[in-house]
Amino acid sequence: MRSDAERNRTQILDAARALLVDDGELSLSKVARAAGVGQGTLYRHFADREALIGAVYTAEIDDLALLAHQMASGDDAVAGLRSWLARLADYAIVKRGVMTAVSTSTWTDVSAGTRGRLGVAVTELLDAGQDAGAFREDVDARDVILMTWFLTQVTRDEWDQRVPRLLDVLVDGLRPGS
Amino acid sequence: MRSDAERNRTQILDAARALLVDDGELSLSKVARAAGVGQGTLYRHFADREALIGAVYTAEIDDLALLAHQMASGDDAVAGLRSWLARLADYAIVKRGVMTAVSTSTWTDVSAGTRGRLGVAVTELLDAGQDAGAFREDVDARDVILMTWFLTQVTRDEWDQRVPRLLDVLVDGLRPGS
DNA sequence: ACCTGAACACCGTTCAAGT
DNA sequence: ACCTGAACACCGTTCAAGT
Repeated sequence: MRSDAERNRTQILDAARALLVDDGELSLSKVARAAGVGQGTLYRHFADREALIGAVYTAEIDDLALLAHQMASGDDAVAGLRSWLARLADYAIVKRGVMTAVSTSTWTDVSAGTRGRLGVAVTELLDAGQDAGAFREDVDARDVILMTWFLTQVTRDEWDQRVPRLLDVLVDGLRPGS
Repeated sequence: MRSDAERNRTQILDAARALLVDDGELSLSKVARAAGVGQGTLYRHFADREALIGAVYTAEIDDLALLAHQMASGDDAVAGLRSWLARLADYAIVKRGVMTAVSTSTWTDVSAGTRGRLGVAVTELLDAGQDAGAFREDVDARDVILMTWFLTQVTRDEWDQRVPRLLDVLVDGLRPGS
């Protein structure tokens, strides 16, 4: 990688991160402009918007994967999943767009059923709970992530009042039988 | 309402409906073009995209509100909500964009807590269940709708395999105590 | 009253030409 | 090998001018 390419890449990522934080939207033109880079350069580094968002949130994805992995070896899978979801929610409120990255890193190719880094870690966490009889046997990692998609619709002012309750509803729903 | 205005309105709605069904997206320019109408005319009839989507799905919203009302007077609130959610899901897979209309018709103004037609009906259904001790006391209509947002992320090929299970997870999660 | 369509300020994406 | 920026085909929104 040439040094100018390296520099451009990080400038693009910084610009994208900044725009995501305070705009919530991600105009690729704006990113290129803010990064001081030609339009084509952006496309050379990132195939599409999803790839860019994914790259912006690598650190967060790694955090979440590590945490899921740790929770999988704890003795209370339900509490583990609940904590993990709380962390996910923390990211979701601050880092807008992170759900896209989380989603693709869980199930990279839906039709093929291909799991990404995060998918493997969440599966681990879920499996641990299922072995202990704490979760229904028929749910998978993508189910869990799908059910967290409501986070993208919750507004800031109702967040504290709603999100903890809804995460409880979700975790309760994942429990077996009844 | 002048007769040409009336005709334009229905042509816009027809065009929008058609585009939503087979594109899934709703370009306002395309709508105007397909309706054979000037750009300004579209804006005269519908303030913004949300208003247009809402108008397209009035019939569906009415159906859902009526059904919720009927279910509210049934004797099994849990089964009632489950059926209602199944109907919602049916709309969500065919009529893309309907979740937007459902959402705004449930909670028209989040910060003010203003409920729309559908909000009233779903509240009724929820209240009936809460009185019977079938649902947690602390959830409201917006909670339920928020939790159904995952429907917008499910692809067609995984739909049958995933959605029924996820609706069960949701309904289970809404039950009290545990 | 209502409609039209040009005008404005934006997009995403591509690709020849440059270094 | 990588970058630039013009070019293309689109957007959403507004508003003078028309009927």
